[in-house]
Amino acid sequence: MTSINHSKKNFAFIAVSGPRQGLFLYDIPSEYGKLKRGQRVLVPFGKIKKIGYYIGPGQPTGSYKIKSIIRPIDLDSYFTDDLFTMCLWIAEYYCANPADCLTAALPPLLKSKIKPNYFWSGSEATLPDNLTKFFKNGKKVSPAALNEIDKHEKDLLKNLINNKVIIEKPFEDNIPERPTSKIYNGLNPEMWEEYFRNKNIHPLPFDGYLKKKELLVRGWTDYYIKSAVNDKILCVSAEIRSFIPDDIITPRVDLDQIELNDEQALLVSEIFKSIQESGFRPFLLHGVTGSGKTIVYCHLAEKVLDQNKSVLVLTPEIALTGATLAYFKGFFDKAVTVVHSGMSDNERMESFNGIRDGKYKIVIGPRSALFASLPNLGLIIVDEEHDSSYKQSDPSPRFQGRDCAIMRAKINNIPIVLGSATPSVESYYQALSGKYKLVQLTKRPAGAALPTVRIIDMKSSGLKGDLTYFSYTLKKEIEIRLKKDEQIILFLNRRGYSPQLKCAKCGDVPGCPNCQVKLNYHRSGRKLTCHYCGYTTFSRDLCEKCGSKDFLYHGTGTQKVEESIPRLFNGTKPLRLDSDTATGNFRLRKILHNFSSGKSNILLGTQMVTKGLDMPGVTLVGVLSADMLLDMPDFRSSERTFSQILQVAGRSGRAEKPGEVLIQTYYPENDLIINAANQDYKSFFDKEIESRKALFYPPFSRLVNFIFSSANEKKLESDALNFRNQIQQKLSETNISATILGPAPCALYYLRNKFRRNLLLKTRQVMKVSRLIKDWELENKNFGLSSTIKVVIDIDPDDMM
DNA sequence: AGCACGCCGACT
DNA sequence: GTCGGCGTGCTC
Repeated sequence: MTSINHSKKNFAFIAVSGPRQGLFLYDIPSEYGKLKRGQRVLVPFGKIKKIGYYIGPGQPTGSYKIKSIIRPIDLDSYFTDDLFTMCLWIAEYYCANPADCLTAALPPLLKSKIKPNYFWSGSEATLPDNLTKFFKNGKKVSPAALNEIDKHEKDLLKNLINNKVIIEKPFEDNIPERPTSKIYNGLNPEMWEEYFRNKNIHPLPFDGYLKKKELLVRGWTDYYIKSAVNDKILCVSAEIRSFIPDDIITPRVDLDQIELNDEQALLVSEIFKSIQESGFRPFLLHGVTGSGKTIVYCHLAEKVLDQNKSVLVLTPEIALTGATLAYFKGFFDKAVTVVHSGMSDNERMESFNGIRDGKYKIVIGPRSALFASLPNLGLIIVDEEHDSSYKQSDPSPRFQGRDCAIMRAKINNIPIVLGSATPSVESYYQALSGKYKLVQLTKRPAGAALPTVRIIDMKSSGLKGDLTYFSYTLKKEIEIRLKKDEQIILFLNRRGYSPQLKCAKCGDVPGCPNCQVKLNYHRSGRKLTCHYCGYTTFSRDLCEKCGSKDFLYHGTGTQKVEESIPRLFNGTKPLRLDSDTATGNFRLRKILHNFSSGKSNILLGTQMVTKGLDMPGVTLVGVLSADMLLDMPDFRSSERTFSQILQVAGRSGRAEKPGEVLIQTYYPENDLIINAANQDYKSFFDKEIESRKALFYPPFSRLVNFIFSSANEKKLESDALNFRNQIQQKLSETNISATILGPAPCALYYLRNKFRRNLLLKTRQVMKVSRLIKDWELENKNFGLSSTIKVVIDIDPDDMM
């Protein structure tokens, strides 16, 4: 080893997915020239090949052998400088693998492990003799031919591509078909009775489009579908999965008629001034629900586009932010693209290329859109900045999208607007301390007033029996709205039907054999399911412990309330919106569509109904129980409860008709509930910030959570303790001040057949801690712990389950 | 993290 | 006898 002369070699760090410390030193043969930052290369890694990212030049430090890269994959880098810098910052700050952070910026088709494909094009005239036999115009270059090219000379492939003899199509043959399905709509409904008179099926005409499956449910058969299509009773069309959910977003066409009010106009000009000065500046836009934040965003974006710059808009889950999309589409039409999980790989690729080419000037999407490779970024907007979906907790990188957006704005030296009706305690604190500029929208435009809120004490006014979730007052108010054909949203913070199955005799509740949590009972299918690992079993007729056949169905979920509503309200069937009914974009959109088109006047749901819905027909919001989140062992539970109540209350009275909100609670005297009812953010904040300060929680500190897991509990316990002692010493040696809590069993202390402990650090110097962790792990594999112990590091965790 | 290799238990 | 399940170790 020592005899090798390294001086003429061109060493470079390549990021490879895998271990947390994912930079490896490779030799870049000189024939590949100078690689660009973020350019992908194929490298030998152990006994396999992997895709790596060129990071920059480096020198060997240890005595390991250094391999050469096999070849570059891309001819250029997909990463703009600012994006590359942000990805590496994320890797460092969140203790994540750099390759994983870079991969987050690529569309699925480029994440593939498969090599790019090459196609013959043009003429074979310039090919070396031994390769001419492989030439087939328009056809894929065979692996054998590639092998031959590789052997022939190192940069032959590159030359052939440059000379357009070969075209590189990265991963093209891996692109799946566009997902389409046949859908049917009914024609000539007036003829149906006659048409089906002498036939074996007698379906009713229907509105809109149904899939074949849905027709079969309605009594159709394959045969009759086919003949009805022939007889022009049904019409078939193919549905391509929608790029943007058109059915809930009709682009606003009335936008030029909407005038900004004084507040809004002032705000636009103030932020725009900062844009013109072109400097990093975070704004916190605190605007009451329905105050027209979106229209302010649009006017800002318009001014940024006028300067030939682009805009990045982050939102919580995209399907629930139809209103935001509708505004942007109305304003900017084809300059807007959306990035979301419902898109096919093809659509994502199109969007990715369009963004890079400058075809799209505005990108809207959830936290993954943070990585959009927009050139010439002029403004970032983070809507509903308090939303917990901005934090990715699994898999790594475990980043906070809002915080990273601030970093991206800083890197680009541009302003960023964080908007919310209930700002996170962290952001509001920064605004009060002057680090962010606080701007406010205090009124709803066009006469719409804030809803009136009443607190209802459930201790004295609950209905008897199993319907403990409706007070007489709420019941009466719902009846009044139903009579007037107005709409109602009911919010319940729990899902499922009677989540637990409890034996009436011995009180046993069946638990999950893997996770030591109680199983949830789902009446549809009489199944018991573990919500953490997915373990499912059928419920027994007899109690496993004592053999009794009587069970109590414990607790109340949306499904149980759903069933009780027709009984309470003259057969009115509610629409239910929770993660059971709204799996997949399509079903979710359908539920929202059904509600906005008045198929039902009651929408019942969990957290999902609290997010940015803009339903003008809603005049009453009922919070069935405000209490459930308050008992969670989490320092953010007050903040979450407050924000959920305020947000759901904000769904009421968004148009001309006044809105009302009823909050049912067993703690009517609780400050948090009172502040939420008064929609008094400032009082909530003042109280909350005191307790954060007293307990040294964010924003006064930042948290670093270490989660250890292992099948061996003894070893886990001793190794976690060992880790604590070591990090304590390292922290004091490096003069980093931090408070250490634990190790303690996690809230879910047994999950997926592993025991779990966590160790919590509170510190003001997270970056220093991250570097300490990195150095420690580089010199000591797995921090010197047994290799059976898995260590997960979560910086700025959102919850500590 | 993800893969390969190796050790052991079940089954043809 | 061999197939494949999971536990362990390593990657420039």
